[in-house]
Amino acid sequence: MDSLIPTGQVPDYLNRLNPEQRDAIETTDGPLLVLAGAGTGKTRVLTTRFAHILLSGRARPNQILAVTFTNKAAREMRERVSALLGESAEGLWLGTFHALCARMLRRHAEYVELTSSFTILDTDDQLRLLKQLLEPYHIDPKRWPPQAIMGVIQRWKDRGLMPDAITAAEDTDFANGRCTEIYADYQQRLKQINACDFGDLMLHMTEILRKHPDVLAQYHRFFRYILVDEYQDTNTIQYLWLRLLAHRGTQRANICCVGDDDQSIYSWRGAEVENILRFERDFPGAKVVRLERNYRSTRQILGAASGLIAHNEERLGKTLHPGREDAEGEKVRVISVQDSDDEARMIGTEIERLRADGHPMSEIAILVRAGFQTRAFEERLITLGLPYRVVGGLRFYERAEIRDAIAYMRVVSQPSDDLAFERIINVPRRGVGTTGLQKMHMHARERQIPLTAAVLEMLGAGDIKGRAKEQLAALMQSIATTREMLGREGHVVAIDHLLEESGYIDMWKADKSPDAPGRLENLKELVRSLADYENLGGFLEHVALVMDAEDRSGADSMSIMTLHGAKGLEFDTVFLPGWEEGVFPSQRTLDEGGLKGLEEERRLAYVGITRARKLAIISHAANRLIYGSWQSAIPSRFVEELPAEHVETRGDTANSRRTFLGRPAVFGSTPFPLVASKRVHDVTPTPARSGMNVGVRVFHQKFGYGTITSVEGNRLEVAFEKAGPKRVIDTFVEQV
DNA sequence: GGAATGGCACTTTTT
DNA sequence: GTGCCATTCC
Repeated sequence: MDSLIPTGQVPDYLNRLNPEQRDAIETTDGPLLVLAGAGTGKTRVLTTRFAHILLSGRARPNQILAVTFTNKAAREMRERVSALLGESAEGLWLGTFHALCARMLRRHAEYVELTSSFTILDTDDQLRLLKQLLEPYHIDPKRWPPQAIMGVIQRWKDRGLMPDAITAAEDTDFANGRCTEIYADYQQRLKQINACDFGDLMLHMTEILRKHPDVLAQYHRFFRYILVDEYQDTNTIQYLWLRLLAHRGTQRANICCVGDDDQSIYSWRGAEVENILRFERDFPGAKVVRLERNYRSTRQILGAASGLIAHNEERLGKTLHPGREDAEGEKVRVISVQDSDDEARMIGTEIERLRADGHPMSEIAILVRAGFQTRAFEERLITLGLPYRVVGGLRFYERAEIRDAIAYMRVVSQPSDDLAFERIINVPRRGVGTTGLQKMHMHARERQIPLTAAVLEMLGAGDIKGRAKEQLAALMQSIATTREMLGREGHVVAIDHLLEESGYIDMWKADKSPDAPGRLENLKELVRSLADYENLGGFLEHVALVMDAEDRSGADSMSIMTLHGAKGLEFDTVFLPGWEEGVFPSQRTLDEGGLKGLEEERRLAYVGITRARKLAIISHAANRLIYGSWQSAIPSRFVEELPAEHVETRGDTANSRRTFLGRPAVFGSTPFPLVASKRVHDVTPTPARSGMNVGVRVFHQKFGYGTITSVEGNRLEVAFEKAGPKRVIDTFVEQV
């Protein structure tokens, strides 16, 4: 393992870095935390560090463990590492937490009573399994939705807690304190069907490393260096897993974690910001490198974002400086509009203008807080004929036909996969209903065999009658034939045969609905993609772990996505609509998460602004159509927190935060506690505008003409001729 | 066993 | 306003 770098020479890839980045890369040994602000070259540091460790002869490719959160990040890192090394980066221990754990767990599955061919369940399967098992509990699904119970279990798994570790105090809120029992049952069922959910991949593997020192020692010998991306997003179990692997007896832990506490936006799914805040205590002697030179955004954007995030208390502290001298840029625009339609219109117009000025559409994004907000913009962009795509909608592997087809494959590959079998047993219709299925379940339980075996036995004994008899026999036959074909003719041919023979393809061919042809097309694509894998097992592993199919719409279109979805991306121009109290920050987060929730929302706002390279346009509307009814809204507190010197305000000045503060909250039941203590008191109630009296005829931009029926300060109730009775703010109507 | 109707609830999302 | 569920009816 000699160094490939000539002595006394600084390799080219290091010369292209700034001093902090270089420090982060050349500090190869010992624990290192790289606090990388938005746009400071985080990925570059990670990938260069990876290459540097190899090229300087410190480790061989398979002695580095590199962990990411998303497949996308893993893919990107793999590509960039192989570009730096000038060779393909195959066979590396580089992947997502879950993919790496799955790979390890397949080797040691027997320690947790699984076989190495265990199935990885998706969210759908998990929920179905839980629902089945919930039946005897007689828990009212309205009061305790299975999803919520699943959530409780998942959070426990995120924290590394097995059923026996759950204390009574921990389990009181949900389902009358029976969640522990349910959790234990659920784990039992998973074992029976030889399956893991995503949480189990981490949980089981950590358990094995903890209980089997020989296994742990083996990985310690193996992994000399550990690299972790997005460390602020790790949950407790991921942290425990990393710590086990990193602490190699008396040797110093060569672990390098890269992250940004200001971009921690996933606490609601178990991420613990504390992990990054605690790093120096967890890994004594740790060095911390701050990357604060931002090469992405203008000085104005950085100023606005920094000013906003400074309102958070719990931070490691870090300030972004512009990395380029020339990057003054335009101030962040804050635009107030009357209502959500105006907002969509305004953004549409701005985008048309940008397009006319020759800006590429792919460099424009609209970033929203929640999925439901995308529709208004889609409609507007369709009207204007502007190309767009909604990122993060239904993904390929989430479509019903794809899941069905995969379920067929799973049954072939794993006869004990009851969940998959259940999904397909009556798709297409084979005359099996709830009662029939129940009988099969009973039989399977009595004989302690999988569902497929139970069906075979019942068919043999003549226990299945009517239409179902022949149809099920045919299904079992196609499955058996497919298994034979796998070895002989390869998995592509075999699966193609299965989908035809089982009647699944015919089902869609017979379907008259307009989306049926598209579904058939998707199925063809799926079968085609099988060829990319060596065998069926490899393919199934891929779909279980890599649920993101790559988006290959190459058209020059703009993006609409959630703020969460935009993390890690950048655009020249970013629109940030819906900055209103209740929407953003989300009322629910405030209700549930209090100050911590608010800080996370603020980080989300920070993530949003820092996505912009050249221009960020924030907007808020006074009236918003939510679930079919109009609600008035006050501008987000984040608007006010933006430092004035980096902001340019446009639009209706009456529609400022000040105008609204005397009024009660419109979202949820809780008033805004933080606002109340700080700011509400110094605002006098807005007096009514003169001339706004009952009986006066007025015009409203959105609702048209109407007559005032009541006046309360600046709030009017108006009977509109077309839109009916509405409550409006007086500044939004004109006397006619 | 399967379609039709009514009620409710409605962030964020990866693996 | 919409979509998902559960119940009901054929």
